[in-house]
Order: sequence, then structure tokens, then C-alpha cells
Amino acid sequence: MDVRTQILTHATRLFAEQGYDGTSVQQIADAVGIRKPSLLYHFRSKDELRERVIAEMLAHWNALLPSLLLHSTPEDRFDATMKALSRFFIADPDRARLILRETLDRPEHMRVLLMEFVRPWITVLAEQLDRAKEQGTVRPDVDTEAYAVQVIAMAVSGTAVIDTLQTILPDDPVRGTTRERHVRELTRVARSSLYTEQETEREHG
Amino acid sequence: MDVRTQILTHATRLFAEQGYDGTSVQQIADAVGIRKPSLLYHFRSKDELRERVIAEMLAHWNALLPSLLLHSTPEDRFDATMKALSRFFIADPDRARLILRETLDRPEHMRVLLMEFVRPWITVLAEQLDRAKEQGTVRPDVDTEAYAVQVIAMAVSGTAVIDTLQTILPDDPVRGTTRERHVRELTRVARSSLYTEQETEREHG
DNA sequence: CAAGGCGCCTACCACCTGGTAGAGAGCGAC
DNA sequence: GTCGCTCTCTACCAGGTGGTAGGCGCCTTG
Repeated sequence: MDVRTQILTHATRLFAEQGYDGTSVQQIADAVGIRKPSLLYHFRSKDELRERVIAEMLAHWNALLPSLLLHSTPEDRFDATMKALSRFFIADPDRARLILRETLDRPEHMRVLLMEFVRPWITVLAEQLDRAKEQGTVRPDVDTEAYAVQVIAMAVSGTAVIDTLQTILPDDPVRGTTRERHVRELTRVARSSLYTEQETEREHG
Repeated sequence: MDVRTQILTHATRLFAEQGYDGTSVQQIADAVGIRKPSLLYHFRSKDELRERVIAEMLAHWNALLPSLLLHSTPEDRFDATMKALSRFFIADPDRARLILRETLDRPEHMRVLLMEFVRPWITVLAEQLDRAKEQGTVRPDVDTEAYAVQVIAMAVSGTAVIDTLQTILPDDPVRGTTRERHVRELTRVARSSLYTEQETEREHG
């Protein structure tokens, strides 16, 4: 792995764990095993590094999402998208933490990013849900746009903090680990608040 | 308002907006209108100030929550608690941001706080829901503990980031403002995923 | 064999950080 | 009065911050 990629990897982890202000260039350089000026040779400034870290993550996002919407049939498209979304963040919780931190630290910047990378998907999802609503599979009182935003926000923030919730949502011999319980309940809440009762029963057999 | 309180107020706001590492003692002192050593006369260190800020917020929490559970009848206790929870954070979104930041920055510390200040309420809520489940008003497939945690997490993280979501969940002449849409959908999701269909219809008239 | 660019280094910079020392102003108690 | 206490201040500190200057080895290209 080339140095530039190593820097991005370690910077991503450290920014996610400690935040941008809580992480020094020195720390990142130490993690990579180079001197500070060497790092600043690859990235002009700490700020550029941060932008690159976020861009890197959004590139993954952009590479993953479209294929998922194209490879699924219209019927299970929503479920497939929801699952993919969860998997994207659970696969690397640093992504969720990074997004959450950027939202808190630079809300104006995040608005721009959301507009470009998230808004289109919200629109697509909401349109699908509106069609399903007309067919009677989705509850009539759903604000489809707000619902889509809600569910994505739940997935992101949930993934970011799940490990800390261990103490208040302990592992259970019957119900499984904290993570399992959380994901299962998230899925249940998302589904049962979306579909009409008939649809839910039909799908569950 | 005495100086100590002023310091706490400004520190709360600044920590919530910029994070602990992103805020300098100098900045807080400037906001209050005193010199840095004067601030450090009232709080031995920046770290103690942070602890006091959090303690202050948890004191509010502790003063508010019990009265709400005692003054409501068993029937609407859950709804009342949920509403109170939302109001607590919406009244001052800095609280939600502070909690979220502390969870990201010092997860181990947050675990301790959650155990002391949140776990008891989760237990109480879960017990109520379990009783309601036996009576058939709550869906049988709900993991009541996980559900309670989920809803609280939704309220906290939702409030913390709602203003930034403006771009992807715009104000709507029919559906209302971003905030209204978000809160309404949050409530709808929480309710409709909890109660059995009969119960929902009965309550809605 | 140069020439030159790339990548990494040491040494250094101004600036800011959290925190301390100690002086002095104001004020109530004896 | 003068003691002692509370509170705020100026002046200062060591250490860390992001970032720069410039040299040195290495590899590729003529």
C-alpha cells in the first residue's frame, strides 16, 4: 500500500475516533511511521487531508449505492437499499462516526455534501414509497421523504454509537448481542412503521 | 447571573458547537468577558469545566424526568415520557449535541453516565411495555428494551442534527417545516411500530 | 555520465495551548 | 486600622500546534 493511501487510512481512523481537532498531524505521521513534513508533502495542509478523507469515503458510497439500486428488482428495491445502507456503515463504523462528527463540526459543509450525495437517493426512495402507497402496500399517513431521512439518520447515528450502548442494552442469552438486538429492532421499527398491516402479514408468510 | 454560572452557560454552548478540543479556555473567557486565569480560578482545569458542564445538564435531566413519570397515569405514561424526552432536547439542542459529542469523544465515560442516568429509565419503560404487551396493546415481537433505547437514541441524534438536514428535508407548504416534519415522522414511526393495529385505531378514534 | 524530479528527512518558525505565580483591589470581621 | 478572604488581574511558562526551508539520497530520463 502506497504512503498516500496509508495516510488516508490512519487519518480516517483517528479523525473518527478522536475528531479533527483532537487529532494532530504528528499523531497521524507517527501511526504511518513517517515524519510530519513527509505527510505534509502528500497533503498540503491538515485541512486538505480532512477533505480528502471525506471525499474518499463518499467515493466508496458513490461506487456502492448505484449498483445496488440497479441490481435489485423494483419490489425489493427499498429493502435492498436499506440493507445495503446498514451494511455500508456496519462494515466500517468509522464512516458513521466521521459523518456524525462532520455534521456537528461543520454543519454548513455537511449541508452541501448531503445535497450532492444524499438528496438524490432520498428523492428516489420517496418516489418508490409514494408509488407503493398508491398500491396500498405502504401506510397512507407516511411522510415518505421524512421517513427516508429518518431511517438513514437512524442507521448512521445508531452505527456510530452502538458500542457505547452496551451498558444500557446488554447482551442477552435469548435475544443475542447488543449489536444484533439493535439492528433487529431498527429493522423491525423501520418495516412495521412503513408497511400496511396486510402487507406485513403477507411478507412474513 | 454570577460568573460561575455565566462560564458554565458559555462553555456549554461552545462545547456543543465546536467540541471540547475545538474550544479553547481563552475563547470561553472572551465570551464571558473575563481573563483566562479568572476562569481557571473558578474551575481548576478545562477538564473539570467539561465535567461540570455535563453534570449541570444531567442535573436538569434528573430534576425533570421523575416528576413526569409520577404525574402521569399509567395509561399515557409512555407517551408522556416520550414527549418529555423530545421536549427536553428540543428546548435546548445543545444538550443533544453535547451528549453525542461526549459519546464519540469519551465512550468509556459515557458508558458510566448512561448506566447511572439512563439505564433505570430504560428498565422502567421496558417493564411498562412488557405489561402492555401481555394485555395485547403492544406488538408481541417488540424487544422492549431495545425499542426504548432505539427511540431515545433517535430523539437525541435527531435533535442534534436536525438543522443540518434542512437541505435534504426541505420546508414544505403542506407538510410544514423541516423540524415539524421530522418530529411528526419520528412520533409516527415510534407509535406505529410499537402498538398493535387495533390499539392504534382505537387511540386515533 | 549528468540532470532533474520525487520523496523523505532535520531543523526551525511563529503562534497558541492549558496552566501557574504572585500582586493588588475590595470588603467584611475583629 | 488591619487582618484575612475572595476575586480578578498582568506576566509568564513549557510544551505542542500547523506549517516552511532547504538539504540529501535515489531513481528515471536524456
